[in-house]
Amino acid sequence: MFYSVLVASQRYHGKESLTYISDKPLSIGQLVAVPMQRRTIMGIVEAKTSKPAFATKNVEMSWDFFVPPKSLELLKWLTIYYPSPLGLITDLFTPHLPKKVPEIPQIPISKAALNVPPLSPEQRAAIKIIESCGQKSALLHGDTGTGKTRVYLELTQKTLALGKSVIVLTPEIGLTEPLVQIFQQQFGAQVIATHSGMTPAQRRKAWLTCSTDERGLVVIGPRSALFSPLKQIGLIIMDEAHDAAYKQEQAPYYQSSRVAAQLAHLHGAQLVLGSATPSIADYFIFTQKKLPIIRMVEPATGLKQRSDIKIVDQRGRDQFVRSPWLANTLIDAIDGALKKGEQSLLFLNRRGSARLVHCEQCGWQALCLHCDVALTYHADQHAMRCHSCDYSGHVPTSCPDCGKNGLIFKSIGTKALEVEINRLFPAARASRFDGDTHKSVGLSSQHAALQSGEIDILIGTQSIAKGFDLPLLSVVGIVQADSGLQMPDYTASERTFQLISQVSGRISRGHLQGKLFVQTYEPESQLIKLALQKNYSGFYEHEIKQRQLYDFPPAVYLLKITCTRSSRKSALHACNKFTDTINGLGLPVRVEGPSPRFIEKIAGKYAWHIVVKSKDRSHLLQIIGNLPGNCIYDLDPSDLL
DNA sequence: AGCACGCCGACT
DNA sequence: GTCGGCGTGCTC
Repeated sequence: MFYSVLVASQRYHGKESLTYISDKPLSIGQLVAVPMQRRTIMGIVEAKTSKPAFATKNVEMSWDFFVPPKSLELLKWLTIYYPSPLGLITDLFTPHLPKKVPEIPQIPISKAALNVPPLSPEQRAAIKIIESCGQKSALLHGDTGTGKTRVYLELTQKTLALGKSVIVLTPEIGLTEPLVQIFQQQFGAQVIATHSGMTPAQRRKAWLTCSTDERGLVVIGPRSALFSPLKQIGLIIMDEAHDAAYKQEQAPYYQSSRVAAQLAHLHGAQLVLGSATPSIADYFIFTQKKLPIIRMVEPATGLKQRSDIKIVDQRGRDQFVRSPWLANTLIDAIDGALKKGEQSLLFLNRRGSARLVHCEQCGWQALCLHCDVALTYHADQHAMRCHSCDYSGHVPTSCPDCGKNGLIFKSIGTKALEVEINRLFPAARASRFDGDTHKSVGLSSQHAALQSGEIDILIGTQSIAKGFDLPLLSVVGIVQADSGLQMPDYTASERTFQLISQVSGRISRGHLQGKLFVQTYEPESQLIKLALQKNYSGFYEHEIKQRQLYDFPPAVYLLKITCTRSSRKSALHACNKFTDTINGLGLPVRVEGPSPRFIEKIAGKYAWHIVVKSKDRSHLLQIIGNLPGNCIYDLDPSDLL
């Protein structure tokens, strides 16, 4: 008997499923092991077929485990919506190849321990709206501390009662564990985690638990949790739905919210996006489609923390006598916290450590005339350049705004800041906490040290802005609040707004009366003010106009095509060839670039890209269909860096 | 992806 | 001449 099999392999870049022969009858969705290019890989039976013209290899093994029909439908949808090599898409849906036949895990029947706080009126109202809109998606726009998690628990409870499963998405692994614990307290062993930090055996066990379950489960994890083999899903929750980590940055480049929406649609399930600062694109879609946007502003605990916010003007250099990076008042506050045994947190935008052109005296920054995006500094040519449209210009000798000679080309990084802290506070226990340390070192050990107060001063990027509670926290400093704004990308404002909102939320959720210091070269910046006032709609109204004016999403769809070659010349040449191909199709699209990638040279290779803009996403799909197989493209990219 | 094959420019 | 970058096609 012949079967077409979807092969799960990073190595298989074909577009079609492959045909194998089997002496045992197989069913659609069944997991099999098949040989390909002298390896054994995992596959999913797609269909029974007739004998092909070419020679076929044997199915080596089959298991009585199945990818459910709805997941197969999602797989098919992905191949069309986010065209990518079939092997990579299939790989999302399959467990790793086991060495021996795995046992079916038994889930103990567990009773729910209902020791949650009562619902606040606002939470109750939110649940009522979400329930009343049936299968429509809902956007839960709730400020930090308003108890969105409590709403998730309630909705989960009701879904489980119907015998259906729930998927709870978190942006990253580090945020998965705390949420798993909260849900396990409530729903016991019905709650399972799945993420790439688990061992292959653990992940396989989670997969099998999902695929054999009949009663309904709660699966919690990052974006990959969407591909759990659950037969019947009633609810999908996306926590911190605005987070950039929901975009997969390797092939297949998918946006989790789109996949989640499609999965919910296939199951007739409901999708709930939760965020204090919804993404511009999500907010736009919900407004357009008239879907419910539920606002929550009341602190769930009833305690209103007054936070003390100080904006420090970084242009006033007399404020920076003791350190070029930390204001005198901030240093005093950290010192005060140290003496009381309280913690301080210094927040730095990693993405801001770029080479950009700005004036230390007045805060002026070089922006592209066409894209309104920050220009980057190229030392080799002493030129400033736009990474979006490749405009390039001479660096002025003095600031065009204030006329002084204060132009600088970079900002501080976390390492340098740690050195600075050790110099200023030699007796304090300082610790750096950024994306990298966080992944390699076990998060929990650092976590424990933080919460027990073994660390006095915490220095970090994005990752410390979200999640866990710090009971001893009393001082928060944003070292350069506008640094994210300087990123040469159209999402710079949005990400900065989210970050400042998050960091300031950090202090207001604290247990101590906290002080927040916001250092910036642009103390007048409307965006920083809006973020500190939690004025989301003010920000949204402004930003959506900008996007429409400069032709960025959600006003248009984007396709980013990257060419990586061993010389700048050949990378540019390849880009130009693609531009010609695209223009030759005669579609109503705009091709921008070629321009160098933000980090142009990586591992000795030069990367350039072109960006295609269109009002119609199908035009971009058509372009992808006409591109040669060997180029890298990202449809709906989350940035243009 | 990796590996085959074939093409074309740039060096001893 | 031929060496190597790179485009193209293939994987059952």
